[in-house]
Amino acid sequence: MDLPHSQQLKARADVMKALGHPTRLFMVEELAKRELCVAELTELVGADMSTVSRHLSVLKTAGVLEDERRGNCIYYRLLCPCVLDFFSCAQSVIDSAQARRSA
Amino acid sequence: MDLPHSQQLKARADVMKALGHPTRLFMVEELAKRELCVAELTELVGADMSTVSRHLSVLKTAGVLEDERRGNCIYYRLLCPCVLDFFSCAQSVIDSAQARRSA
DNA sequence: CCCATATTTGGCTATTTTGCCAAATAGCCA
DNA sequence: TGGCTATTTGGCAAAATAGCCAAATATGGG
Repeated sequence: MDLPHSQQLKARADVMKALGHPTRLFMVEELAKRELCVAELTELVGADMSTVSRHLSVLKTAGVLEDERRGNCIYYRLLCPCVLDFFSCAQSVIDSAQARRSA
Repeated sequence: MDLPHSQQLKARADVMKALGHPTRLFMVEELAKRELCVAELTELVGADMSTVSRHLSVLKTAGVLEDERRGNCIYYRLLCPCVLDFFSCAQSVIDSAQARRSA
């Protein structure tokens, strides 16, 4: 299975995959409003801090977030706000599937 | 870990997740150009037909594709062209990550 | 330098995903 | 009906993912 442009396809798929988890989606939504440190995100998400840290790492590796240490904390920031457009599109996919099911 | 709006978050994450695989991304790109049947996609992808069929099922369940039987074949079609916007955004995520790494 | 705080990483288990083969299914046509 | 073609599904093994705890790391302040 050697797809054409497989390098680029994989990189793009990794971005999508990084967003393909409820917790990570939630974190991105929150980070779209304002930057947050790991402790703040942990509080919002309600999971173990190590789990949150790993999710952040996935998003950062995919290129969606960047981090910056300030004082004792590490703040995460959304890099490409265009990912927010994913949300409305994903919602329209869901809505039209719903409509089709009821039809 | 009981996220706010978790129902909706999960549905959206499932759409992203469906796109979060190189083969599925490739199939969606091809289906954006024209509808294709399973055999044609299998030829393009170069994997087992059963594998392609399962990928198609993931995309259909997520609401990204719909299928229609015509004659002996089943044709798949892209439902929400807005998912194509994902690609350019994902690419810009990759590009800016690349730029940052070189900086 | 030592301590406290914030974050990441190692290690583990449970769950999910992937991909193939083989078998089952579905619709078409003689 | 019976066979043919296209597609899906069952079943399995390998790989990837998720989440927790505990331990390691890093930084800032006394």
